[in-house]
Amino acid sequence: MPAAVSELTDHLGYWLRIVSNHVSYAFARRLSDKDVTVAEWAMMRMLFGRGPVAPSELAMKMGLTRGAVTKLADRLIGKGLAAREEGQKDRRTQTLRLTARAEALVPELAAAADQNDLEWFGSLPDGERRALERILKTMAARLALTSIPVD
Amino acid sequence: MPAAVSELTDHLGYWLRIVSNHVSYAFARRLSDKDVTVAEWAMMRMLFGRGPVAPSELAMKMGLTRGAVTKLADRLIGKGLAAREEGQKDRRTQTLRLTARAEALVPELAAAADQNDLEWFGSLPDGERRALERILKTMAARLALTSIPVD
DNA sequence: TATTGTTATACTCTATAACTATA
DNA sequence: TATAGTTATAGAGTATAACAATA
Repeated sequence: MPAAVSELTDHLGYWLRIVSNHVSYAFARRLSDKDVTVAEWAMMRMLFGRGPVAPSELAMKMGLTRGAVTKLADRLIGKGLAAREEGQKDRRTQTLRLTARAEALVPELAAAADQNDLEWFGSLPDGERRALERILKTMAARLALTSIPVD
Repeated sequence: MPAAVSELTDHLGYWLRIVSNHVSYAFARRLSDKDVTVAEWAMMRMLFGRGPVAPSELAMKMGLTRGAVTKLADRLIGKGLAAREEGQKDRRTQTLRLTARAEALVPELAAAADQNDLEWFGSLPDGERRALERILKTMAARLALTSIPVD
């Protein structure tokens, strides 16, 4: 007896994607008030409160290729939110840092992220929210091992 | 006393996005063996085992604009996986259907989706998997109401 | 006028690969 | 040769807006 052809909704991956997309989209709309994208926020938060950081470090920590980091950094620089500087010792290296304006903006963006989380997860019963957090973090830990090395 | 600036990892939305992206990416890699993308799979599954379907119906059910449906359909047609036909009564309407090759392919893609789900969620304890499913479906139901109407 | 679908355009996100400068 | 970063190119995914045909 042949198994039935499974439907989209038969997969947890489907529900995960649907919910994640909506939550991220809602967050993107909040950020767009400040003319910042989700990827830009992520990079800005990585740079916040730190000195100059090498693009290669960002690539590693954000799971992006170096090319992607360059492009994202270009956009931040174009918006006056980041600056590029030459490395001192090794002249191949560059560093990225936030501008003063960006340093002032990050707390607002963080507040937007807090609000978004509250909007989407705030009404979950405490037990469920904790369960969700535990499951996601467990899975994230596992996929950090499995993950295909970028670049 | 000012609240600390929250970090990326302080948000459930962050973990949701990380995990969802990895699961979807892994699925995309499976599908790419068959030269199909995740969005194409979703549309194919919507069309599978059905007669001709109007693009507008697909747009509604998939949460896409009509323009996005046209573009996705164009790609399926280009790959020989779907066909476009004129509507009968109302001559403004078009319909989409799968080709025979696509009908034969969908069960393979469904099996790939099953495998992917098994790989990523199969090792969760039963209770956790059920909890995750329940939480995601509850959230999905809620956002179906909240969701910004497309188009 | 309203509706169905397509087309044109644009932008984000991401990758791969070639290239430059330096080590 | 190897490494850090940039540049060039490409493609998925999605949107908005203008348009054509039809109702």
